[in-house]
Amino acid sequence: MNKATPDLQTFTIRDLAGEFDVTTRTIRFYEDRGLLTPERDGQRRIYHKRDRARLVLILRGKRLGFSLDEIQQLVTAYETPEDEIPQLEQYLRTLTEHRETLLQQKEDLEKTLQELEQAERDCRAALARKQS
Amino acid sequence: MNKATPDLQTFTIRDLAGEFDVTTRTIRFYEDRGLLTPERDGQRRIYHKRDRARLVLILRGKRLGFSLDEIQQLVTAYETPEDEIPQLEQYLRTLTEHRETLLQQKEDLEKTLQELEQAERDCRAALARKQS
DNA sequence: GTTTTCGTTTACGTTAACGTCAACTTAAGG
DNA sequence: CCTTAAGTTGACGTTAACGTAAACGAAAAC
Repeated sequence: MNKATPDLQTFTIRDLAGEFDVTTRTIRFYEDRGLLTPERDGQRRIYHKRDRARLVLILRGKRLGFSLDEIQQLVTAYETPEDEIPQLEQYLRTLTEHRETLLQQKEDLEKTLQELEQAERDCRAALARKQS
Repeated sequence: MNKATPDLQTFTIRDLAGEFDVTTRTIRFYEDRGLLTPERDGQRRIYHKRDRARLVLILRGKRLGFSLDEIQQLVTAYETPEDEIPQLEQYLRTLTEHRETLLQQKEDLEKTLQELEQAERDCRAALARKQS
């Protein structure tokens, strides 16, 4: 016999934790903060592909140094396409603001990368001299 | 009469705090953590251009989401060109590691920017429709 | 000269983002 | 059926990065 539900594409909390190398505590914490809202089977959490996709976005935001609050703003706005003009305008402002942060960050990133690469070259040169 | 010391290019803690929009507490905290080591005139701190330059690096690191410990590693290594082979090799490893983090970050950044811009377009389109 | 103002140290408070532990329920394996 | 493993909900602990407040010295302004 087959399983009762075919489970087209669902994940347990441990699946996601394993795949993305975070703890289950972390995933539950994100849920407390309203960043994830998995389905429930009784008490157990069931994650679908869209939950997984959200987690990807959250972790990407973290790697970029955003706080969970900021990630919250972006991710939820992403998925709830408000239909009223004032909300749309507010959303647009949020987006633009974040874009500017990211552009600043890109500048920082490129400067730092250049300096890092220069330092690497210097370091290799020093090593080469030393090892005569 | 001139000032006793011509003060070729020095700053008070408030100068720097003002220029970079951080609190004096923050600057002192960075000193506690060993990130800054300003000269002293009695008790007062005197910052020179190289201290300012370090602060610039620190703040850039922060905008990139690095912890003060990580910034510490990079910034100090930058300025203390160790001369022994093992240290040079260790330094090189640190540099390479950071470079990889930054490259990952650049990828994240570009993906996010693209998605943001797409969302902005969608949003503007929705607004245009609404305002018929 | 004295009253602000600026800077200092010391110390405790705070927030975000989890870690860790206990006590429990449910599911699964033997 | 019993044990073990996995998942759950609290609850308290922890660390980083400062904020905030008290108590003081020095110097600048009036």
